[in-house]
Amino acid sequence: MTRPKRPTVYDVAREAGVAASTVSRAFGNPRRVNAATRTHVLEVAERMGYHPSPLATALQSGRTATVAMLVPDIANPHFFGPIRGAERRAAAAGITFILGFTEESADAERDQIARLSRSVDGFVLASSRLPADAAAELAREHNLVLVNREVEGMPSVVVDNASGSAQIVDHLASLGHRSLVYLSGPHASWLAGERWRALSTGARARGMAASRLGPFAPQVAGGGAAADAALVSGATAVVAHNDLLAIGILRRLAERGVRVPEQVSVVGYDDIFGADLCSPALTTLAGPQEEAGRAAVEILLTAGAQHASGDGPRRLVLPSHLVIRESTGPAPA
Amino acid sequence: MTRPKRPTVYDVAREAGVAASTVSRAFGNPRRVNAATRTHVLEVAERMGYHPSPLATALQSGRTATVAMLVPDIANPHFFGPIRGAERRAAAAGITFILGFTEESADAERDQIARLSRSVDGFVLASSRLPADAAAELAREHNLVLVNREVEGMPSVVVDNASGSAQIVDHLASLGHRSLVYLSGPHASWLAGERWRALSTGARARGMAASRLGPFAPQVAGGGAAADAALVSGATAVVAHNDLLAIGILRRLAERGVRVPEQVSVVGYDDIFGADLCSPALTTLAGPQEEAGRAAVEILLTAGAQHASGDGPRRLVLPSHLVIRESTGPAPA
DNA sequence: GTGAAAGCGCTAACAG
DNA sequence: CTGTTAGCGCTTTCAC
Repeated sequence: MTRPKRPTVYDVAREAGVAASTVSRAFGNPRRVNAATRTHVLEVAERMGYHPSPLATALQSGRTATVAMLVPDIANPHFFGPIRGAERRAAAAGITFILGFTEESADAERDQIARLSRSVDGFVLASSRLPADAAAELAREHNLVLVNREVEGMPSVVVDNASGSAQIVDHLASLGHRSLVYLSGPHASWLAGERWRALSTGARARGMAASRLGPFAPQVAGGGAAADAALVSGATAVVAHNDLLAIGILRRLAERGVRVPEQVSVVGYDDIFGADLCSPALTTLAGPQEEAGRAAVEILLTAGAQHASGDGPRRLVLPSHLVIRESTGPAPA
Repeated sequence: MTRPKRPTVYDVAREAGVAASTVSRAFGNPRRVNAATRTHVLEVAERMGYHPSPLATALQSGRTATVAMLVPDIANPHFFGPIRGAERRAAAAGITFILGFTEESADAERDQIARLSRSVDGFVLASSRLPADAAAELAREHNLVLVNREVEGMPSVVVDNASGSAQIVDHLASLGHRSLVYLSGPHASWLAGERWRALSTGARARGMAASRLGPFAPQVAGGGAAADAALVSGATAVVAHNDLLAIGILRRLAERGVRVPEQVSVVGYDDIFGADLCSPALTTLAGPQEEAGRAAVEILLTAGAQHASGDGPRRLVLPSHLVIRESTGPAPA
């Protein structure tokens, strides 16, 4: 591997018979250069194989043309959508995309932000585990956009959990269920709180009993304990914090000889890859997760304009819809 | 969001009563500074909240402390392992991790490499779609390490497909199958070639008939056409290019009322998330994918030492093993 | 519209 | 072991 010496603005300037600053403008400020000059400079640059150094540009201008996305755990297929959407949007804008995993830890999140802050223009925080005050604090010094998390004063894009949870309750009620139990995710999870709130509100409105158990690890492995606890509760419908947990519950139920949906109905959140593979196929709340990642980067890229407009931070709520498969059915008589 | 002015080497130098270069050394070349001086400088820096600018360091030194990983498609859970392993290894070394998706296109791969080459110290190419000569060509100017791909003269780490494919043939033979069909992945896929070679060699050694069909899209959606083609072939065992395709095949077979494994046995590759969820659960070749990603970054980070040692590029082959689930059974009588 | 000059924050010789 | 001196490649005033 040998790195050939690359041409600089000066090389191009000399060759094109202009000043280095003109070359710079030709690339970065097209309108501040005579069109003809610009074309000529670009031709020469092309011929010489010149490409601006992102590093030097960033050092001088302060703009890095890079965004970072921080995700709790890549092993959860749920994050595919947001990651992919964010990467695509960044790539489309010629923006470099940095990905970091935080292992479900708020500290790791903080560390990564600190470490990367000089190298990026902003961060997309997916399902951030940061406490609201810590997030708001960080938002003062960094450009942050939240995905599937909301914090007062910060821009965010979420898939609608309130309406989604209401859809779940409606579905269950229409099947004759009189009680449900929510098997909750981590305490630090904002989503868990949101979901429970909407679920219990909706249940009350329909005269259903609702209880919350947990926290459980939001992974397939967490399903054992969750299923056992759910059975004890006596509820005929269980709503799991996410599909991973729901799949784990399905397994445990099968092991214990409990039939789904005849004896118990099971619902998940996210509609991850695999939700329609398991048996019975999982009823779950789906949403435009890829779009959420895309929109987050979009907001990041237009952050300057937003601030200027004085509208306050943007908050996007994307519509969700319940996908009904085989894991939900009429309440047992 | 406001970026407070950050202290520079000069600020720290003044405060600590040393030269800027000493501050620089205290951080970058610990051994070239008196231990006491270093401690003092570090203390002052700490107190002032100084952190070196990665950009400036990179611009001056040429070392970016960043690696990029390029992956064909994030929608394929197979890549979770390598991505996660690579990210973790990078994070452990304090290296920034850039992730890019290439949408299964060799051109996109080339473009990304060109675009990022100034910003990173090297690339990990997962299941690269580049033709061997193009890859070798690029390797002359860039620091590249391949994952699940081998090219003469380039460092690589692969999960053992030869032995793995032999394990598959053995398993099938032991169940009494006399014929198998390989449902191949994309023509540009090196793995597809490797797998077919090993499969056909193994089959010949055992007196089994083996044929290859395809290419098929290595996704669940590709399973329809693949299953139909397999059925026509008359083989009692089908080996799919990867688990995604295998899962698609399982579905199509179920739709057509073909019982697995009673009438046909199905085997996949990769043991992705979901392989044990589907029904019947999939028999598939598993390997330490996360370790592969980890090792690739490891090689990248020690590339300098490797070159110096004159051993030639490192080639790691990680052991694979067949996970037998429910999709394979005795050949029909 | 274009050029000259002054750095962005850091490291790498080269002296001492 | 430490200080001095030049830049890395680019953008950005400020003149013209």
